Amino acid sequence: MESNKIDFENSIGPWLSKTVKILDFFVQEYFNEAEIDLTKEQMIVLKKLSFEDGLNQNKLAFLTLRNKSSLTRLLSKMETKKYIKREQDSLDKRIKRVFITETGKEVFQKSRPVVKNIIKRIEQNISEKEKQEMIKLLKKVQSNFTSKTEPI
Amino acid sequence: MESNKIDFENSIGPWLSKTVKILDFFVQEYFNEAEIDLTKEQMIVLKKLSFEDGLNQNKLAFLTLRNKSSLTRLLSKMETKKYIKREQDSLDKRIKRVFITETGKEVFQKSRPVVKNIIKRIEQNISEKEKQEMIKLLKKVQSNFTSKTEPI
DNA sequence: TACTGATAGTTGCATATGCAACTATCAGTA
DNA sequence: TACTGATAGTTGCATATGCAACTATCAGTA
Repeated sequence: MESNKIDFENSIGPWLSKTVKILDFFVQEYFNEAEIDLTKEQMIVLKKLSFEDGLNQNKLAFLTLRNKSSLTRLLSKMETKKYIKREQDSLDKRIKRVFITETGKEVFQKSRPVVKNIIKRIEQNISEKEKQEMIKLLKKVQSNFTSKTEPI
Repeated sequence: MESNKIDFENSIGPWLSKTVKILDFFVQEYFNEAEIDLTKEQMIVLKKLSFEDGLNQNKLAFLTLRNKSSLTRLLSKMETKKYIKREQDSLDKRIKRVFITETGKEVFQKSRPVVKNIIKRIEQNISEKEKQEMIKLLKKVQSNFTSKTEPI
């Protein structure tokens, strides 16, 4: 009967993992080809800052689903590359506010069309209806683990 | 008109990324709680070896979607933990065959019910039909990048 | 004002990853 | 047999990640 066996081929988890792994690989490949000196992770940070500049690190870590220690080190590298700068908050000296620099804005803008191409390729043979269905289901999966369901 | 803006909230990519990130987090949490001394990556290696023992590293790297250098180091750690052992092929001395040990089998067996619980939680409020639809769509996404579409 | 618990960010340690350059070995050919 | 290109695995370097322990600061209270 084998009722206790896990049917991996018919479980969503491994399919999701593999799909994202493939996507991650191609994002990096597209960036390298376009000579965009960004990792996917750094791009996401710039994306959040473009949406709302001057976020503190805690908030930024939360928004990008990162441990605050990971974010600290990610930001250090981005600061070295002059993509962001950090400023101590004048009212609460514990807080550091993170700002995107002009250089950061430039590289982010440069990455936009590339990201757009990737998205196009991802959704190449997927209809609008299927896309909405997919997002609906991903939200469902997320809601099984956390109450917050948002894209990254 | 803003026709050049990317509608991230309606793109599959970021939703996929975030979902997998959440899943990865919970897999590790479930493993820790059950005192299973495995990372998700190590578990996947054991899974592949359980299915087919004695694979060479190249093949194993391919199956687990890893660079062969990453696999080398992953295996080194697993060898230290006595989960696997490596043996030089007698015919082709370049090849190392990877075998799961008894300890490896034990920890893998111990992880099965935990993985099963995670899968249950993932698919909690998802119907069989939706599950199949999801997998179908994930295959489509994968096929936009690679001809091989399999779960990991 | 002095203490106490909470909060923001950093650092040490461990794991994981890919690229490029490397070593060892093989397989086919001059 | 000697060379040549291909293949399997390793190592150096760089990036990214989380946990736990840490420092600095804050906010509220005795």
